Amino acid sequence: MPREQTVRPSADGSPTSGRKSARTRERILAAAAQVLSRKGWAGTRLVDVAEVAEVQAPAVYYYWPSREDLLAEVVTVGQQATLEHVVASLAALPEDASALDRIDGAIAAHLEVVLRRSEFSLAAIRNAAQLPADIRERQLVGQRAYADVWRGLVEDAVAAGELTADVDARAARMLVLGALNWAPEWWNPERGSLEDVVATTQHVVRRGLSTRR
Amino acid sequence: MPREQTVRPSADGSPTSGRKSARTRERILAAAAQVLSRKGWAGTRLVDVAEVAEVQAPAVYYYWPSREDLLAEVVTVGQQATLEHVVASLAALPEDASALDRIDGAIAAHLEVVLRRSEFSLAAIRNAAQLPADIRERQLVGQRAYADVWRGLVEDAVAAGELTADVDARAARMLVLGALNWAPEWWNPERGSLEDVVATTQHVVRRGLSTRR
DNA sequence: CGCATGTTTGAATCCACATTAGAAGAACGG
DNA sequence: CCGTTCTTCTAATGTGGATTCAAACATGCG
Repeated sequence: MPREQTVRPSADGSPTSGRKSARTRERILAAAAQVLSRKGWAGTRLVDVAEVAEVQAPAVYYYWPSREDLLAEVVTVGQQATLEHVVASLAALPEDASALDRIDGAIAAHLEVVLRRSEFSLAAIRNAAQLPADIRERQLVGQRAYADVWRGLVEDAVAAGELTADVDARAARMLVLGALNWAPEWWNPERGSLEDVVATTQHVVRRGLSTRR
Repeated sequence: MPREQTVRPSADGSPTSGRKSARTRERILAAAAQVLSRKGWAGTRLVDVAEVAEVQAPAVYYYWPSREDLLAEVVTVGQQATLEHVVASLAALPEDASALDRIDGAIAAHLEVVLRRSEFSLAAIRNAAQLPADIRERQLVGQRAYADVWRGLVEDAVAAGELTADVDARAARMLVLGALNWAPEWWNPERGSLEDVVATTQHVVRRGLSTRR
């Protein structure tokens, strides 16, 4: 078993920091995220993960007790990555940002994480519906936490009168999140810059939800 | 092997029409759609499908040469169901419907098919990214055909000046489709009527894309 | 009724994985 | 350098699940 040791959370998360063992672990985890996001929960074979991680399949068991634990961690990390990046981005906004500006910020952050930063997040999103019951339950907790962030954003905007109150807030929120979560299915870095997608999305959402033109 | 016979396409698709053998086939196919939409491509076991269809697993092989063929058919049917329902709904609109009205119609039709009418369509949507390469290729053809319908809708609306030309049409289109395709992940008949979701979606999209208020 | 063809099944086969076990390789402190 | 501990591998093991097969069951037609 890997020695329990305080691994400095390596701000960049790059697989070149920390001791070798920790790096292998990261490599496997990242490989699992990649495969999971493409092949789905049941379709993710340890052999494939291992191949991507440049390791033999049994190496996985040095770090995780089972395949399921590995995949579950991918999902957890994916959820946290999204939540944390969005929250951090919001925190970085100027104090006087309007409620709509904050929504713009959240849109940008969500798209960044899902499209560029993290296959983990993509793996978590795409597989939510396919998780085994017990894992799904834990997943729902994280999902609710994230939903709360957005609920707050929307409520604030409504309260500030910046956002139309004449549509069901939950539905509107989910429509937006749907548009965001679906982006990985069609966006391709070759066809257009991430910045453009972000701008378009902000534009459309703003018009779709805001009170003024 | 099942006798090749002209099966009247049973307008309603209910499993109570046609000869018994054909009904069994339908039952298995529908069961496969249900399981596929929940468990993903690799997670769909014939035993589960068979159980839902109230049949033993080997019965599948009387109708399809392999599990893969069965699942592939589910995807094809799902795509066609969506395309056909949307096209039919558009055709049913009054001649003088505006371009934006037609988009409203397409939104309603797409949501209906995905949320109520067909687990097939849901199975096709959720698994697109997980299909084995060869099947995925065929799938892309159908997907393109459907995308063309929407491209047409959007182009018409832009041409008619009813839709803002200041955003990337492709991105806008995909954002909308994303919002629609994501609906099954959160919509629950208990929490609100389908009609409400449709109305909200139409409202938000209209505002998000149209030129006038 | 009774055969012929269509349909479904239970039991057997077979293979692709996850997982285990034990040995071989690194790294590292003395 | 040398032993000890950490890390990874190769070679089994075991199981789940797709597929095959031949027998049982239905159905319809003479």
